[in-house]
Amino acid sequence: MSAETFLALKASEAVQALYGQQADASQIQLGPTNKGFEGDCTIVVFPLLRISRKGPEQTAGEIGAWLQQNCPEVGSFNVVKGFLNICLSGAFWTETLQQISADACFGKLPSTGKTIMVEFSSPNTNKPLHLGHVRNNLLGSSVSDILKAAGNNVIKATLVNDRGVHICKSMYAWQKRFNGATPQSRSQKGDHLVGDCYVEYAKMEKEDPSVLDDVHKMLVDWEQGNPAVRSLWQMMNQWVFDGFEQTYKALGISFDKTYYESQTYLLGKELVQKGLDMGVFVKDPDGSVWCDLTADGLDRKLLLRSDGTSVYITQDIGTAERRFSECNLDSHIYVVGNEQDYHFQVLKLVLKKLGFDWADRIYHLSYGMVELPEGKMKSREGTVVDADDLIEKMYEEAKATSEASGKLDDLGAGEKDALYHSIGLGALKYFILKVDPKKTMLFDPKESIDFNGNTGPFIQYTHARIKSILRKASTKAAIADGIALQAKEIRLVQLLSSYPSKLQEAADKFSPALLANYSYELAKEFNQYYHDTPVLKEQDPAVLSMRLALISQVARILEMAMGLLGIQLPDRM
RNA sequence: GGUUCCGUAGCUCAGUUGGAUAGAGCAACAGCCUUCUAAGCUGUGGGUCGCGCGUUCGAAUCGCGCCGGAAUCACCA
Repeated sequence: MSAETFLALKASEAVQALYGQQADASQIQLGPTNKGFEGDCTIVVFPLLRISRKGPEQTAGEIGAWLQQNCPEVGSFNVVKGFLNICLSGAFWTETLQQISADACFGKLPSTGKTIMVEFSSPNTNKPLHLGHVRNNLLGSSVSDILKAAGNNVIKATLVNDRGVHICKSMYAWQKRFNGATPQSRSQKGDHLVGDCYVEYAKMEKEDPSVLDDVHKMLVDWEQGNPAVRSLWQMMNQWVFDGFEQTYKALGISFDKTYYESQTYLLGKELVQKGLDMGVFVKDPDGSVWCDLTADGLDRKLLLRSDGTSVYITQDIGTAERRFSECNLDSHIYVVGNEQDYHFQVLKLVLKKLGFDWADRIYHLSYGMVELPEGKMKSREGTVVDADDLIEKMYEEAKATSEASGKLDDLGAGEKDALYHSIGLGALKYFILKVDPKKTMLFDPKESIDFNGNTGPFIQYTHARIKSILRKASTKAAIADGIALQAKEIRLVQLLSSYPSKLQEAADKFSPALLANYSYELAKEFNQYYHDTPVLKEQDPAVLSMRLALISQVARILEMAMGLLGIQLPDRM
């Protein structure tokens, strides 16, 4: 149990005993004590004044005295205005560390029994992945892992946008201008080749806008199953899939289920018909079907075109229904950029109008765009940061830094390679995930690649330092009863004990950033401790054992928290 | 124009359901490696928390109004 939880309970008892009235949880405000004040935890007593009917100092003093008298865990206390600062006893912290150490499941929350689908990535197959997709992938993957650690059954899903006019554009350009080029013939990743086709098409259309008519004809041919168009489509899509596969592998991303839009784009039509029958949708004279959302403060939304074909949202209605019924979902999270906020608002309302009780259990994890110093990334203007290039660049940077340090010269080539990869990727993943998902973030290619300060490699390095000590130690880690902890050690234990509640919060808010910042705080705290407390030099064997146990727990929690961000912590670097 | 989101140090970002003196990193400057890994540690400077009003014991946090920025409002996806 964390110190906060423990004291909240005890404070509640104190209020009951002293003032004869129950204080509910919201009235017990607890937090770590601010810098400059003595104490491990602080209880803010202002909300309790209504119950005590006394001044803040007096109330705080009374509660403090009661706690000290009735709880052996409370060592001492002091009162500053309405703030009751409490120092817990040494034994409390020793026991807390013992419990964490002994609990093999520490950091994993009990099962909720719920099944959650997380859809993310969902790329178009006409161009390679860029930095924006990287944020999406990392968020989706990390949120999935966090929800899993928080006791949920998680299904990672992606919906590949493999059909439509965009891929036809790439196909058209390939036919006209690429002379049968293949990824093999050009020694190029397939997604990059298809991306080049797409760029080439943009030029063609600029030269002669009438090519768009040919592209539309191609799309119609595709829909009608024209064998030549279909086989070209299949070939080029496969190139892209192979390319994506490599990028996903490099990023450490995988999916439990892959849906293809070419197989789902007809879904949802029956549901639209059902809505018409129910009278919640309307059909216009030209045959198009609409949902009127003006009463909800939105516009009218088209659900079926006048020619009876479906639009983007039609299939989302269909796939959502299918997923909830087939996978027995408790909730469904869509990791999609905030440019689609409106779309998901509409989707939810439409599903509600259709009477689905699970409509309230779909959640749009709306994340902000990644911008460059010159503004938004635009494929047409060539201002995108390519995912593969970026991963490569991070690797090179990690290699250069590692080689300059010369600490790893005894490692084999394969080991070094894997290490550079995990450091480079650690830097990239941390850089992206440490930012609150919903905020727009800036990526400056010149300055964002940094391995010092609040970065992934900083935390990886901290972990490597701990492992190095543990390798050299000849004593066994153990925590003797009654052994005293220093102030900095107490602070570390306090941070460790708060990990489960951090994880819970990250799961509730779908925010890997909370775990990133937690990890940084813990690593920073450890580095300060490391700097002025030599572990291996300790003469007292009991203290030495305790310190080894403490730092191995720090390493363990860092590894867990960073693992949920998809970041590996090497033993050496 | 309507709706939604955002505005914290020169830059990138934290800041708990409202709490004490608003914090980190980068960049700048000054220190610390015969001592467990210097990808580290310590120190200095840097702020009208966009502006104003309100709510209250107390506001970066909540409400209203402005200013500035972004997204969106397609028979595109």
